[in-house]
Amino acid sequence: MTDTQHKTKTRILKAASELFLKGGVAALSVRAIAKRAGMSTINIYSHFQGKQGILDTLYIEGFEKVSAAMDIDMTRHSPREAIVLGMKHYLDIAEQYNAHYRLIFGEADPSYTPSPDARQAGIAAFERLVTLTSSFLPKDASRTRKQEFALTLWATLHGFVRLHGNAVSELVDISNWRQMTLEAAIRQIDAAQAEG
Amino acid sequence: MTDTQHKTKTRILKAASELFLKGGVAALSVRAIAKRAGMSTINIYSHFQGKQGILDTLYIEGFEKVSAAMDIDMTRHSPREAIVLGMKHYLDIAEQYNAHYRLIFGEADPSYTPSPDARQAGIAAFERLVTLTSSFLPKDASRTRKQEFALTLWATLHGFVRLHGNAVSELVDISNWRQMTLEAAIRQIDAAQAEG
DNA sequence: GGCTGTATATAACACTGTTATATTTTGTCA
DNA sequence: TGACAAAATATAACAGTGTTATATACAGCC
Repeated sequence: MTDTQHKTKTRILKAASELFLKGGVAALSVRAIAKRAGMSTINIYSHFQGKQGILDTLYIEGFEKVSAAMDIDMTRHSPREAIVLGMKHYLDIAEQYNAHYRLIFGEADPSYTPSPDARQAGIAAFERLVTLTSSFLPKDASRTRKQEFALTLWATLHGFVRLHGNAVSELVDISNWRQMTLEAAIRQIDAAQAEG
Repeated sequence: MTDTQHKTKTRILKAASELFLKGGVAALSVRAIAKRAGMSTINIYSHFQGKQGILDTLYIEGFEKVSAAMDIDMTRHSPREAIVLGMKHYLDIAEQYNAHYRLIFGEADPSYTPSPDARQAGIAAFERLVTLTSSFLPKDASRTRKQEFALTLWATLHGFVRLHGNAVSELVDISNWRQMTLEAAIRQIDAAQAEG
């Protein structure tokens, strides 16, 4: 890729990100992106693979942020502390990058399907979570057990994050959603500990 | 509403439901609905409020199915058994009416926002869940406590349902997703019981 | 039978994603 | 340095979308 090609890609991605962070997927038309990037729509197709390529790039970005949330210094924290810290980072990401978060959980164009590369990013984020959480389990825990544990924590966190975006959260006088989320996840950790 | 008006509404809704159950929101264009109903698109606007009205109707249907899942005969089951049965029904609904389920959790047109009536249906479903689950708590449990408990169970179930639709579920060799989901929710019930 | 109101059909609008065609720019070679 | 080819980019057009303006058909009432 030449330097000018790289420059054009960067301009397009910058324009797409700005529109996306401000207005979510609804703000992401190829005409709006091209206009903001100061070029014509054909560039979205020659530098990315059209709308699909833009969404894939943002989807991967979303999962990269989720993966980064799991990067905890294990030398400075106990396994349990590391997991709790990772979960706090996850909730931070879900809030600060809500547009990305909604995209990775399917709240985008109904015709969008993540590409193999994009799906791989999701798998990598999950593997990262398995690594973080399995340090808490017994050394001889099976691969399946580790994956189930990681899944349980992720499901718990995501469930609360998503319901927070629902009408239900207005009805419920819960002023500390974040604490409730972490407590529910910690109950799963405690249950795993009690189990051996 | 006259009888012929009612007939036209029914034809439109039947056509929309058939397309929706088969192809989800992506299959729901006003032209496709009108064609399948054997009429022109203007009827979508005069009998419903256009695309918004169609999505609102299906959204409400989705939450009505979720509410129906919580209808458990409390005279034939202990509180705990009733909750577990309600959760099983919920997972059934999520699977059998996946298109409705995705719609109520935002996986639709990015420009769609549920109307006040539609949001009310979500609130009613949640109230139904609070009623079901609060029978398990101590009689003097606060309103907030009851809502938190109901939310915890719902978040746990939804988290697993949503992650099952992700690439992660292909990576993870989990042949019994449903059991894992129920066990995670039961841990939350057990923790509530242990707490008093 | 005529008139009014309602229901429905048709045509048109503006926006969308995408591509065919045209134009401009860049790089290479003699 | 000019010519040529390739690449990059711009423009125009296509088909589909949601929505509405206008036209037509139908129903009800006097």
